[in-house]
Amino acid sequence: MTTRERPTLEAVARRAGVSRATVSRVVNGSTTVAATIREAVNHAVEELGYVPNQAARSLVTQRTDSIALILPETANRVFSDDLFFPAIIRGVGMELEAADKQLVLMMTGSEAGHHRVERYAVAGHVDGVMFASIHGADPLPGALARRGIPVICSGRPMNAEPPVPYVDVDHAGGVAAAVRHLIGTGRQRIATIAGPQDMVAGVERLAGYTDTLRSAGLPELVVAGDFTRESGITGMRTLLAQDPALDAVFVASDLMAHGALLALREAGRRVPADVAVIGFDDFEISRYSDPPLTTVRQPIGEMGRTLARQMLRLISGEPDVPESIVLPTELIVRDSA
Amino acid sequence: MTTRERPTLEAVARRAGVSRATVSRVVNGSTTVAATIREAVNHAVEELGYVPNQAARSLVTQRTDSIALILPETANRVFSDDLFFPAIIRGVGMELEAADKQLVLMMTGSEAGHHRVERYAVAGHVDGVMFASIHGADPLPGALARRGIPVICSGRPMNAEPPVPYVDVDHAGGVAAAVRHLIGTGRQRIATIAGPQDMVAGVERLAGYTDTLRSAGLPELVVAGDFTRESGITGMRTLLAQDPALDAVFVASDLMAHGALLALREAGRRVPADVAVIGFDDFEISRYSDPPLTTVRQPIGEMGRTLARQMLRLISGEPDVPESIVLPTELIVRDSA
DNA sequence: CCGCTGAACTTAACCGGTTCACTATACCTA
DNA sequence: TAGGTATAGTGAACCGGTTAAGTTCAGCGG
Repeated sequence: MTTRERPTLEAVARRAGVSRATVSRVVNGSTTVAATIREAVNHAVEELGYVPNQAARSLVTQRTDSIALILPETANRVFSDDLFFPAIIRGVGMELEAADKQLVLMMTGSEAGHHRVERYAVAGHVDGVMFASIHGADPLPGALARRGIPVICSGRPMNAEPPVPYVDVDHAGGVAAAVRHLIGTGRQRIATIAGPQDMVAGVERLAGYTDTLRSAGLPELVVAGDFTRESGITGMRTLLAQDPALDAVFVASDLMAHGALLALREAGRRVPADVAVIGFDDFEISRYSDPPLTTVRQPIGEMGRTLARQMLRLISGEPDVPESIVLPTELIVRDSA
Repeated sequence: MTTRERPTLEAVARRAGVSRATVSRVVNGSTTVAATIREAVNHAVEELGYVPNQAARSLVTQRTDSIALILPETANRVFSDDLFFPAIIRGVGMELEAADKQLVLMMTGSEAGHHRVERYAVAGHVDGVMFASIHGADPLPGALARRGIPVICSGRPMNAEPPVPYVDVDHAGGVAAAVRHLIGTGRQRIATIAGPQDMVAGVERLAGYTDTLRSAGLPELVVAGDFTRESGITGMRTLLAQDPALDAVFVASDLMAHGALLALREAGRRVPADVAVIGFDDFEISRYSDPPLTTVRQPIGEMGRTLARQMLRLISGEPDVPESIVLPTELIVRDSA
């Protein structure tokens, strides 16, 4: 173990023949330092390979320049097959990197995960906490906000004690466009495979479906899924059993839609001739499914970026941070509908 | 902003009528504290909602209890479509969570990413650094190791100045099993779509293919890909152009294999009747491809867990940490070969 | 020529914990 | 009962930075 002694401010100061304070000011880019001295200090820093100790700095500045992103326990399941979280992470990561902040990823595992996250944040290890996809009425965002920690959610929290700012996409609008597209192409018996109803995304996509069909005076047929491919397969089978004559289905996630396509093929239905299918997400895989999937694109990466930008604003104490942002969705028409 | 004042050790000490030192010992679970006092202190901690300041603690303990996982710049591309990194992250996350360590995710973006990571680690923000998938002769692991920072790589680094410990899978062995399976089922003209040759995974999988074919006295046909689905499509087209009579192909990643299946269908070839296909990874999607993909399973999650476990050992200063671990791969036979 | 102003730097007080050296109290033995 | 020894708790130094307050000194107007 090459435990090289890390040089301290003190060492640099001695080397450069000045005081700690001066070195500190040079390192932090202060203006009130004579050019010659600044030169000497920088030289000493270079020679010794000095890097400021983050803990010491944080202790006095009360900032850590790192920000947490919380993935709910379901992320474990979802991670194995879903591209939502990776895309969020990527978007957040890019934005934070540009701002020279560090991303700290936390998963609220089964156990005392919630408590751990709270302790961690309260311990001042991060300057703020972002939530990627809230499950039901998670009390954590509210709890942290109450502690005075900047918090922002991706996906509207179902009910937060002190309302926390969030970034979300226009679920209902996207779904409405999708269902109207189905109606516009002559479909009459439009079913849906809904997402989990303890998540706002699940609730709102279902609401978009219900509202649009209702105002068109068409019958509704709903089965519940959990966003996984497997639940898409079983959901589609159930729907076909309940209404063998259905001619379209809106599926609340691309993964479930992929499952639905498999179930439809298994049942001998042609897509889109017999049954039209529209998904939601626009994952890469949907471009390559058979047939290529018509779907509602939600800008996940942009969501991540926005999430991070909002957080940066909150942290910098900007006054007029909008308390919520809703990004648009877009219907991507391919071959399945 | 509810910037609630966070209570300090001092506050708790006053409340409990003892000294800071005593509170510190109670909080850290020392044995030499009388039960009654411990009780009183815990009560005060509870009442005030005290959580130790991490920066202050780190400053003196020289530990942060968090560990970095570095995703190379390619992760950006890969993230959009690949499940390798998510699976690694998940495995690492679970193991670290169990050890009560925090996972800090860093992406070495295009720009000065490398330098940033180095600064970050040297600044003592993390106790160790794990690399998820090394690209070529990345100098960073070696540089950090030289600084005395615990480092471990997933995937054998191609050449690290001070050799750094790593965790990898038995690429060559898995590929050999796959190719032998093809040979054993009577295939004679076995091509391959290789991975990028600046990654050990790409190199070793190709070596496994070459060695096995050579010792069987069969002809080789190689085309290069970059692990993406798109490169699988174009790779397969190229192979078919070069040898229309080929009867099998080993594809160095599942995503590329998926692309290959699409290209084969496009060319009117039946799988496996005309051409047998074997992939590498065993992503979830391969169970649902058409036909379901025979592939070499690499235990990605286990790799992440092992990576984390090794790191924890390094950090704890355990003496006999094996400098490298190679996990087994396994041929999963489905319908495509 | 003197006092004033401001620039440039130093001194020293913190930030909030941990831990070593030390003291005080209780217990035990001779 | 005195002296020795655990045992429990206190005081203070220290970790490595930042920054407010203080010092020094050159320049300048009156």
